[in-house]
Amino acid sequence: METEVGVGGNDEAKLDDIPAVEAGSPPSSPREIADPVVYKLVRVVGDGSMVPATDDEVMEVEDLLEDDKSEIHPVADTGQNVGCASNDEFPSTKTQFDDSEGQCENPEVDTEKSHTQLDTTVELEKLNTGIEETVPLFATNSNDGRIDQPESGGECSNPLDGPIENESLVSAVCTNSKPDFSKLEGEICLDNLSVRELHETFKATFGRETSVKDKQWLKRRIAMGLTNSCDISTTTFVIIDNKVVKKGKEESVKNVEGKLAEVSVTGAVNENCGGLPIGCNNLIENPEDVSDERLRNPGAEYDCSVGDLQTEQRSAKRIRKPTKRYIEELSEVESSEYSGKLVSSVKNSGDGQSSPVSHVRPVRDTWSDGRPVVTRQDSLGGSDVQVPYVCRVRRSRPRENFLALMELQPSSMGMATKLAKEALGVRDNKIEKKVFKARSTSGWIQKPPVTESEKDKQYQETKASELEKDAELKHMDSSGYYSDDYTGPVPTAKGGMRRKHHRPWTLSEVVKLVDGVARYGVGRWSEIKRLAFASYSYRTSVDLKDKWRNLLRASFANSPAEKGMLSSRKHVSVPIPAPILLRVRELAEVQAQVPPNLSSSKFGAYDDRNVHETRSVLVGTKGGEDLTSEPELAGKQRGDRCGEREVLEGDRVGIKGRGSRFVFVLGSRIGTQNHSSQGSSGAGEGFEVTKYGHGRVALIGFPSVGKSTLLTLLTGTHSEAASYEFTTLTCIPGIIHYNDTKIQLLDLPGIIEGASEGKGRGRQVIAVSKSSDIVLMVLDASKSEGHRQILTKELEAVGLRLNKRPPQIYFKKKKTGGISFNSTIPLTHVDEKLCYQILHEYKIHNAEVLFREDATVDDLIDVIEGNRKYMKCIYVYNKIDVIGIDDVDKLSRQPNSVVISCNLKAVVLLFKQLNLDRLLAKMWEEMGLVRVYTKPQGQQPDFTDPVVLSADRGGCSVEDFCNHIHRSLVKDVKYVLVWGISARHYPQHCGLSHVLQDEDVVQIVKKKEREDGGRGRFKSHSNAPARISDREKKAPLKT
DNA sequence: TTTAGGG
DNA sequence: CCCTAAA
Repeated sequence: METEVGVGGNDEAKLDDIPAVEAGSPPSSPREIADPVVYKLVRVVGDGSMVPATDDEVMEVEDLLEDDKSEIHPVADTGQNVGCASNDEFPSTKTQFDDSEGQCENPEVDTEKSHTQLDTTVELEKLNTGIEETVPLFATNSNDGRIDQPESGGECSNPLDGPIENESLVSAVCTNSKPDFSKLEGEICLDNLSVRELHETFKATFGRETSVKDKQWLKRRIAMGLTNSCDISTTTFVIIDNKVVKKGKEESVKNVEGKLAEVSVTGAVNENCGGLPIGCNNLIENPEDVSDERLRNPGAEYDCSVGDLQTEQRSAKRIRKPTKRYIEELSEVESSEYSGKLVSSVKNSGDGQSSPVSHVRPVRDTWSDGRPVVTRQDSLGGSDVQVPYVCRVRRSRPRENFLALMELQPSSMGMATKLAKEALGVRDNKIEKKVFKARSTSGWIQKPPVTESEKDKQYQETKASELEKDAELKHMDSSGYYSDDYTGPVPTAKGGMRRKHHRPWTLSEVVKLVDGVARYGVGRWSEIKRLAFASYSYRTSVDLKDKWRNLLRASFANSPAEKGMLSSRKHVSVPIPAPILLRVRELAEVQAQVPPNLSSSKFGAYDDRNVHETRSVLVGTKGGEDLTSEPELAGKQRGDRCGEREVLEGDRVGIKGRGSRFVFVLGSRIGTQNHSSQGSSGAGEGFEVTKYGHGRVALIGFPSVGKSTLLTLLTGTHSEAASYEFTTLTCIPGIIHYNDTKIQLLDLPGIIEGASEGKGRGRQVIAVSKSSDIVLMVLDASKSEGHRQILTKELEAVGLRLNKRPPQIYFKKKKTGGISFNSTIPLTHVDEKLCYQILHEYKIHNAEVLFREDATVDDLIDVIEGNRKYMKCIYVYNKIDVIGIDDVDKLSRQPNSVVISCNLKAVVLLFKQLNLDRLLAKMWEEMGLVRVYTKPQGQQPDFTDPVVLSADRGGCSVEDFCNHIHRSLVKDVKYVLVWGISARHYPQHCGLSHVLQDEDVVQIVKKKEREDGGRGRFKSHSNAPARISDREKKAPLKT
């Protein structure tokens, strides 16, 4: 025992490094088994320091703890077991175990106890943190079953150790108390409490309010809390003279604790005499009590199988996840007690044959573990029965073990068998060996099969109502767990039986969900669950799906409401912030998702053919518009998209940028082509962002490669989306001020493979890209080159040609004359025959084709289709900070490539380090903008506001320049004076056809004002050079 | 096993 | 939330 203390001390020392979490411990009587120690949940921050956990976190942790109970427990058990068997393998665990033993042996020694308790507390804290940290790990393990856990348990340094140790300690504590508890039997009666009382109790137990009205839930929570309090005293409970007393607390608390005591007692009973349980059963009259007991007992049972002390320790410990068996058993018990009728569980009873195990039942009840027990009214067999629902977090797990056990029939020693099964269930995948061992240890006897699965099944429904409580009690045990195995057969009844405990979605969860959807796509729930909800063990992929569905509904419900369309939708219990709903909606649009109900019901009145959803105000007329436009567009669309796609259209709202709004045309999900894009854009122009500035640059790339970050860095634009870190769903424009020009940078949604077929918002994205001057393809440097190729492919699929020049092929359709095929150079890729075939496919029978270069078939097709857009593209490799310098160098040497890093937040201010300046320079270079400064007569040139021309858009001639200023100007121009690169001498008299170059200064001389022109020339002659020099001094970069 | 839908 | 059919 001394040693134990020492161990505890060590642990404490460890903990000391970390800010203490303990708040303090309420006074306890000397004999108290578990000193109430108030602990606080903390979160371990990166640096190892701890910060108080938020409420949400607490909830989360609690959940985790629950899971721990179920999941970790087994581990701990294993560890202990192993330790017992093979000893030294798990030092820490073993030590703990010893401790517990010691305590058990010397319960009377107060001093030692206190030490132990203290240690326990400390460890508990540790445990909590550990749990948090190891959540992902656990989740992973849980998926696979518990096979891995033993291993983890073996590692001393492993975070799991903490939990294990804690458990052990707790167990030890509980063990000590065990003797005392035995006396408390029968005092528990949480059930009798009213909801209000339960609330109070809850508050007292957890220190916070709860809005849950469900009695069962409350009871369960409280019971659990108390159970934990035993271990992790959350509350101020004190065990005095064998009784658990909550200071100043109501009876209920006592009762609850009493239950706990009972539980432990039960465990003890089990250990001592398998047959005795009956007495226990009698004692436990309240179903809930039973359930509570169950919660604890699982562990106890398991322990029993392994070792007596361990068993009892366990019992106090924490709740385990219920296995199906437990659940059913539990349900049986409760149902029987409540209504005297059994629902699904009854099936078991069906086998009268199994009878031998009448005693077992109490045990089972006890075992039912801490799973949420909620009852609901079920009407089975025409009779209303309250059926307890139990959270079935891992109901499917136990199976194998079960089967193994199944073979062994419950005997008079039903308890033992049961225990064994439980153990199996708990351990799940653990080695059967252990189980058997345990069984042998406890002296369990295998008995011939009492129940036949099939029989049971049949029985279930029919007999459920018939069976009496007593019968249940008798048979329950044996049949009870069998029923689990037979889940299939008992579908309905079962379905009713289990229910996940109510866990309201928190905002953060919703955000995570939406984020996950944005990232991984709708429908990939398992992926989302795995990647984004790893820490939320209680949310299944189905849950995510359901929630998403609800979100969808909510989001679509609200908008219309705004419009005043359809008014009332149910009030959402937890209002979801508008931005999130907006996100949801956008995502839905992107994914072409339509809440089913909406399409049919909500908008049904609207029209049969189309469902329209609009966020914008325009909609009013929409109905009509759609009608008209539909036919034409439908044809168009049909080709590109299949069925259920919607087309977004912009109703250009804002003049500047981001005001894009969408008109969402939803197709009814199957069948008729119901999509139309409204007049605006043909197939695909989706994001209506007003052109602004002198050039337009589109950022494209896969999701989450840093496009938005880049936009932010370059433009200082912050999208509201940033607050949620959602993937960009719409086009977010930003303006770069560079070299006196404004360049519009468009942050587009990430496009994915298949974008060209309309996946995601691929089409819209690509359409916008087409309207840009150049494309910045943002790539993740740490990813394979494949991304670039995929993107390129996607763009090519829609007629975008990056960094290519149009093929030198002359192609002209003619009315007559057949096809003339000529080439100026030998062709290696195409021959005349092939050319004919191709043309034939396009139904072109009269044309002239002249190859000026050795073009490929693709080039020819490009020319024939004639709708190709040739764009410049800069490949921006982001996140270069995560790859080696060699790779960076390699990337940067590729043509049209720039490497940057948006992740180096520290260097945000240092543009150069991020290489953004190079990126901008490259952009500038590629865009080929021509700045032309104007110079009023007799004045200095205006170097602040250039006229920006672009060779790609409108050309760079003087005429274009004039048109930029004003259309009517061109007529009045007599000539212009030009200073700058394009001028051979200063100033140079130029006509309208003169091609200007960057940074030219132009003075326009109008026809009417010749004299002025002369003067101007004179003056400018003198002044211009100086100006030019000035201008050259200007800082090229403005951001 | 996972997902989509219905209840 | 639960359950089942379908993939």
